[in-house]
Amino acid sequence: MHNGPMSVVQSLEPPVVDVCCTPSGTDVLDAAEAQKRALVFKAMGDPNRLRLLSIVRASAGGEACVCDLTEPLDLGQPTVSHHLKILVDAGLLDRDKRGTWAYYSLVPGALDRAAALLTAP
Amino acid sequence: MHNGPMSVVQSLEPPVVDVCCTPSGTDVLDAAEAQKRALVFKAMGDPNRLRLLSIVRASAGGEACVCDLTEPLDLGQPTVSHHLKILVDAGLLDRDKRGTWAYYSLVPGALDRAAALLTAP
DNA sequence: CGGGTATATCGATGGATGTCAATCTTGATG
DNA sequence: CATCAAGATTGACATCCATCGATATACCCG
Repeated sequence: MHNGPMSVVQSLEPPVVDVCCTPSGTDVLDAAEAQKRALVFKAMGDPNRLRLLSIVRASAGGEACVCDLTEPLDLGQPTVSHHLKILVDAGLLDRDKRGTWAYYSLVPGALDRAAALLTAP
Repeated sequence: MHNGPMSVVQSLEPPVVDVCCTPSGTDVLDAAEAQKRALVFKAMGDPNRLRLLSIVRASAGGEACVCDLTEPLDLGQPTVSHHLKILVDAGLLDRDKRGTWAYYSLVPGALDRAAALLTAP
């Protein structure tokens, strides 16, 4: 076991106050919530997926079909479909299949909500 | 090859206007910038690392040492050190070694800058 | 109905990643 | 100096993940 820097043992330049380093459970992320949030950030933790989001956002009408996303990323169509699915599962993209084509668009406010997870606890 | 939904071939309910689905290179993330940003989000794409950030932020004095982070995460000390290194490399945490202990703190503004990457292109 | 096209899904594969046990490094203590 | 503690590093290992080729699924058109 260990007794941390708040202990008097081995006190060179210890915490100024006694309660220095105890997180004192204010609002620490519990494991479940952390898992949920990690899913969103993990979805954005891939360069190609970030570019997908960027292209969709920059597209006229706010939507783009897979055929328009495959070429600029220099990836195979199955790979692009795979990335899109991850972004949809993360709640960042919406999928709308019209006829043969599938149109992807940003979920309104999703990116802002993700950003809010960082600025506000 | 393919010719996309803007082509007249197979036009069932095609894009309303001709230039519908061309991203028309407004401000699409280039590969290099995407890679850089992905690094930050990948660092946040792990539940334990999100909890580390949360605990550090909630700690008195805005800093916490490894010994205070190992227990609440129920992870081995080497694993926690590993995660902390990733967060430092991503520019999210600062490391300050004082004596035997290493104190980690949020890099001021880092989370806000990361959030800004999402709201503003 | 048969051919063609856009997308999704499946299976495989190489590389990245999270975790631990063991060890190394460094600083404090007696 | 010898010892001990905190933390970093290393090596190993299992798992996950990005990617591709092949195939399946809709859907449209003639």
